[in-house]
Amino acid sequence: MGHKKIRNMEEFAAVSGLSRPTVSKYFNDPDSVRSSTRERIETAIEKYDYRPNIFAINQNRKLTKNIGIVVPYLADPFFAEIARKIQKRCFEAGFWPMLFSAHGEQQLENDILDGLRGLRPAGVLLAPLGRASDRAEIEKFTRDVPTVLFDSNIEGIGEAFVGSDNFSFVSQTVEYLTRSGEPPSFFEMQTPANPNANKRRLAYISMMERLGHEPNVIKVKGEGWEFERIGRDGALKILQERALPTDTVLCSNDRLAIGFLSACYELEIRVGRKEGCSLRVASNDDHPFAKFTSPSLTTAAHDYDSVANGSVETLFELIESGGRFSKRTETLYPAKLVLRASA
Amino acid sequence: MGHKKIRNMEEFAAVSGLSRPTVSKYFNDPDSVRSSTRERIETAIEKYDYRPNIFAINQNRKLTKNIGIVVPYLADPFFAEIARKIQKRCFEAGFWPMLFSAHGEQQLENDILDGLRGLRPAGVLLAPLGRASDRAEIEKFTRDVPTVLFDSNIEGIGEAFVGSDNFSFVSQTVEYLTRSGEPPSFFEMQTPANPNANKRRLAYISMMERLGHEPNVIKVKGEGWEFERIGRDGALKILQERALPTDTVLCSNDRLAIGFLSACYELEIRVGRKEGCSLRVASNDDHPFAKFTSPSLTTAAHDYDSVANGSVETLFELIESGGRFSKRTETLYPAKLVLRASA
DNA sequence: AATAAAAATTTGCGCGCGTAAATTTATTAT
DNA sequence: ATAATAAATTTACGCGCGCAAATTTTTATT
Repeated sequence: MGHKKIRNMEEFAAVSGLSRPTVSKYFNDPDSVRSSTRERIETAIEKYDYRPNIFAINQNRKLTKNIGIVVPYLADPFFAEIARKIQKRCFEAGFWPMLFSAHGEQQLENDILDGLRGLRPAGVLLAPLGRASDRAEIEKFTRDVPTVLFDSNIEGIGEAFVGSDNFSFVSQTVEYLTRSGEPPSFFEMQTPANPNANKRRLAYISMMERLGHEPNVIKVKGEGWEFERIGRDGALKILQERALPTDTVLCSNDRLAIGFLSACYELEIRVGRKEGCSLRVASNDDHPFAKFTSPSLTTAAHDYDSVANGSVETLFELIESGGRFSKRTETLYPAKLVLRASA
Repeated sequence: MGHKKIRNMEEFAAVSGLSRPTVSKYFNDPDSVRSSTRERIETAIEKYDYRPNIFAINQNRKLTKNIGIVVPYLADPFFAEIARKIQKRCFEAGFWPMLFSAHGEQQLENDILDGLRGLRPAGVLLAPLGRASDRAEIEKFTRDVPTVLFDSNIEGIGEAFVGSDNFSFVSQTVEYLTRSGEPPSFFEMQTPANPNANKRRLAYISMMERLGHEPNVIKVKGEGWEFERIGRDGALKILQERALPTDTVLCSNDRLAIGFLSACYELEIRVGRKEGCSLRVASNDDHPFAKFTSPSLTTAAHDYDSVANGSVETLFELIESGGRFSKRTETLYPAKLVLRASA
C-alpha cells in the first residue's frame, strides 16, 4: 500500500532481497527458480505491484511474447467468433495476442503485416483476405515472421495451414438435400473474395456428378464483404425472374443465405421442409446467427473449437520449433451437418 | 535491393549521409527537418526498407503511439463494427491501435487493462462490460492511463464519455409506435449487462407516462451475452403463455429483437404492419443484420460514424492535452429512426 | 560429514533508441 | 557581404532489461 514506487527490476530485486538476474529469470520462467525464491518474488509482486517494462523486455529478448492475429473482416461474426477463441487461448498460454482486421482491404492488410513485423512477434496467425491479398507481400512477411495461415489457404505460404475441409461441408449438405428431396442448385457470388468459395463450388460440382445429377451454379453480382446484401439482392432478382431451376438451394455460405432468406420472406416464399413450403435453403458455416434466421438455417457447421485450438496449437509448436517446420502441413477439420428448419 | 541489411538507426543514418539524432528527429516528426533532408531520408527508407525498432522507441519516449481499444464482447457485431471504424481512424492518424475483447468476463477485462498499462499507451478507448466491470480496477487504471469511455458510461470514470443518447432512441421509437398503432410493451433481459439497458427502460417508462399510457415492462430470464438466444427463449415462453399485454413490442436492443422475431416465426405469428400481421416489433441499435431479419427490423439507429469519430477525436484531444481534461465531458449522439417492415 | 548438483549472485556488456547541451554548418534577410 | 536565424552535428548520458561467464552459496545425495 504505502510503499515507495518501484521503478525498475533493480529496485524490485533489492526489496525482494534477491539479485536482478534471479528476478529476471523468474519473469522469463517462474519455474526456473526454486520454490522458496518464487514465493518471495510473488509476495513482493503483490506488495509492490511491480511488473517489468515490456518494451525493455522485448527489446532484448530474442523472442517476444507477442502473437499477431490478423483476420480479413472482423465485423463478420464468423471471424469475430474464431478470433475470440484464439485470443483467449493465447492469453491463457501467457502470450500477448494482438488482433487486427484488414477490413477487406489489401492496403490495410499490408500495413498491418508491416506494423506487426516491427513488433517481432513470436508468431502470427493469419487469415488472409484471399483473392485480394498481396501474395508477394505476404510471402515476404512469412519469411521474417513464423506464420500459420488459418481459414483461408494460400498454397505454399506460411509454415502451416489450419482450416475446414470444404469438401466435407458441401458433400454432406448435397448428400442430405438430395436424399431428402430435389438436388440443390448452388448459390454464390460471382467473384468470391475467399478461396474457400471456389473449393466449395468445385466440391458441389463433383458431388452432383458423383450422384448423377446435373450441377447448377447460380452466380450473383457483387463484390466485397457485404455478403448479406449481395445474397439478398441476388436472390430477389432471381426469384422475381423465376430463374431458379430447382426447389432447393445450397448457398456457398451462411451470410449469403441470410440475405437469401430475407429475400424469400419479402417475396412471401415459404422456406423449409414443412407443409406449404415451396423452397428449401441450406448453407455452410454455421454462422453464430444461423440459429436465429427465419426459418432457422440448415447448415454444415465449422468445428470452431477445433479450428481455433488447432491453429493455436500449431502456432505454439511452430514457436517451440524455432519458427520453422521441416514440412508445410495442412490440417483440415470436417464439418458437422446441423439440421434446422430451412431444409 | 541487393543492399546490406540495416541493423539500427546508426547504420541507417550513415547510409543516408546524416547524423543519427537528425534521423531520430525525422521519425518523431517528419516536418521537423528541412524538406531536402526529409527527401534524402525518405529515399533511403525506400531503398533500405528500414524502420526504427518500436520497442527501443517506446522505451525511451515519454509517450508511445499505442492506443488501446477494449470492448466487452467482440462477437457482437455492434462492437465489431464500431471497433472496425475506430481502429481504422487510429491507423490513419499514425497510431498503433490494439484491439481487445473482454468476452464478457470481468477477469479478462482486468487482465487486459493490466497488460495495457504495461504498454504505456498514449490513450485508451474503453467500452466497459458495464455491470460486470470491476469499478475499482477501472478507476485505478484510468488514473495511470488517459482513458475515454465509450458506448457504456460509468459515472465519474475516465476523462470523457462518448456514446449514444438512449433517451433519443427510445423516445423516437415509442413516439412512432404510439402514433402509428398501439403503445408498446418494453422487452428486456432481467439483469442486463449493459447500463444502456437501464437508461432505455427508464426512458421508456418516462415516455409512456408523458404520452399518458401505462408502461409495461417485460423482463425475461437470462444473463451473459447470448442475447439472441435469451430473446428467443423469453419470447417463446411469453408468446406461448399469451402473456403479451399489447400487440406492439419494443425490444431493448436489436439482438434481443432478432431472437424475438425468430420465436415469432417459429410460432407462425406474422410480424409487421402489413395486412394479416398480428404483432409489431421494433427495437434499438440498428445492428448490422437488422436489415436482413424476417421481417426487416424497424429500429432506432446508432450514429455509428459519429460515435466512432467522436470517441477517437476526444481521445486525440485528450492526448494533446497531456492526458487530462479539466472537466469530464459526456457527448451523446442522437438516434435516427429507421422504418422497416417489422413495425 | 563429504561430495555433487542446483540455485543464486556478481560482473559486465549490449540492445536501439531518446534527448539535452554545445557547436558547427547552411539558409535567409538586410 | 554581414548578420541573424534555422538546421544539422557532435558528444554524452540514460532507459530497463537480457544474457553470458565466472563465482559463491544453498540444497540434495550418499
